Amino acid sequence: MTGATARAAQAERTRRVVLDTARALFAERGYAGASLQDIADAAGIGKANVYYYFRTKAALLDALLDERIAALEAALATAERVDGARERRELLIDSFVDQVLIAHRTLGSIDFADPSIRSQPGIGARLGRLTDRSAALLFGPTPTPDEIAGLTLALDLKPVLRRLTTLPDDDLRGVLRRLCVRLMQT
Amino acid sequence: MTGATARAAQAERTRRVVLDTARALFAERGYAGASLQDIADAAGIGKANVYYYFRTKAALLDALLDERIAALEAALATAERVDGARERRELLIDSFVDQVLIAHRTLGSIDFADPSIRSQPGIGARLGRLTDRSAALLFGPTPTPDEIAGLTLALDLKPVLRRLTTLPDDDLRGVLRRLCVRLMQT
DNA sequence: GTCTATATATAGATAGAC
DNA sequence: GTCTATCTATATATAGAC
Repeated sequence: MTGATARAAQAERTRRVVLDTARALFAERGYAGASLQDIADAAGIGKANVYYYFRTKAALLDALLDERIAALEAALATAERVDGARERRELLIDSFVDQVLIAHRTLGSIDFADPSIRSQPGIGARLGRLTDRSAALLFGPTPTPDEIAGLTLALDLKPVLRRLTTLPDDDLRGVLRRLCVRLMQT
Repeated sequence: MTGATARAAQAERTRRVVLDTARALFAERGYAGASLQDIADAAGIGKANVYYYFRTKAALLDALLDERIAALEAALATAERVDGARERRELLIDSFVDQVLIAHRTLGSIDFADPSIRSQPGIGARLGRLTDRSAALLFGPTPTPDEIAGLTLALDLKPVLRRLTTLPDDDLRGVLRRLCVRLMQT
C-alpha cells in the first residue's frame, strides 16, 4: 500500500503548511484581519483545499490554540513534578522561555491578546483556565492581585518579541528570563 | 444664531458618541472584528451618519489613536520638565497610571497590541516613535534591551486591566503602580 | 487530494432624499 | 445632520469535476 501511505503523508504535509501559514498571518494581521483566501494564497494552495482540512475558520483557530496550549501545558506538567515554590518557579520560567517563546520565535505564534481571538466563543474561558492553573502552581490556591497581574503579563510577551526582533536568540533568552523573574517575584 | 450653535452642539455630541462606541467595540472585538455597521447600531444611529463624521474606517481609528497618544504625550511632557531620573520616572508612572489607565478604565481604551491595528499603514511607526520617546526620557539615549522590554510591556497593560475588572479603583491603582515600578527599574 | 465555479452574506463606501 | 437605498468588493462556505 505505498500509494495510500504516500497520500497520507501528502495530506499531513498540506495540513502542516496550512497551520504554519495561518499562524504567521494571524500573528501578523490578527485573526479577523487575515482571510482564508490570504492563507490559501500564501500557502500556495486553493482555498477549497483549506476547507478540506478545516471545516471552518474557527476550527483552524482551534487547532492552532490546541498546539499552543499543549506546549504551555507541557511546561506546566514538568514544573508540577518539582517540589519547592522557588525551584518550581525557576523551572517553569526556563521551560516557558526556551520551549514556548524562543522555540517558536521565527515561526511566529498565535497571539492570545488578539481581541478578535479572545472574543471567539469559548476561547476566553479556555485561556482563563490556563492562567488560573499557572497561578495556582506558582502562587498557591489564592493568588494576590499583584501576582495575577504579573503572571498575566508574563503569559503574553508577544509585544516584547515584536520589539526585539533583531536581538540574537541567546541575548533574547536572557532578557526574557530576567523579565519573567521581575514579573513573577512579589 | 441659536439654531446654528444648537446644530454644532448636536454634531459634537454625535461625534463623541461615535468615538466612544467605536473605542469600546474595537477594544472588545478588535479593529478588524468590529464593523461600522456594528458601531452604528450600538451607537443608535445610521451607518451613513458615521461616514458623515469620519470619511473612512481608518480615519475613525486615527482619531481614537490621536486621543490616546495625546494623553500619553501629556504625561510625557509633564515628566520631561522634572530633573532627576528617579523623580522623573516616579512622576511618569503616577501620571500614566492615574490619567491614562485608571481614568479610561470603564470607558475602555484602544488596544495598541491589536494586530489588526498595528498592521495598519503608518500606525506601527507612530507607536514606535512614542515608545522611543518614552525610552529616551526614562533611560537616556541608548536604552538596553532589558529596559526596552520592560517599557514595552508597561505601555501595554491592557491584559491586566482585562483580568482585574472586579478590583476597586484604589486597589487597581496600587497594583498597576507596583507593576510599572517592577517593569521599569533595572 | 486538489481544483474551478458558485452561492450567500456582509464589509466599506457613496448617492441623494429629507 | 440624518436617513434609505444601493454599489462594489470580499468574506465564509459549498458543489462538483478531475
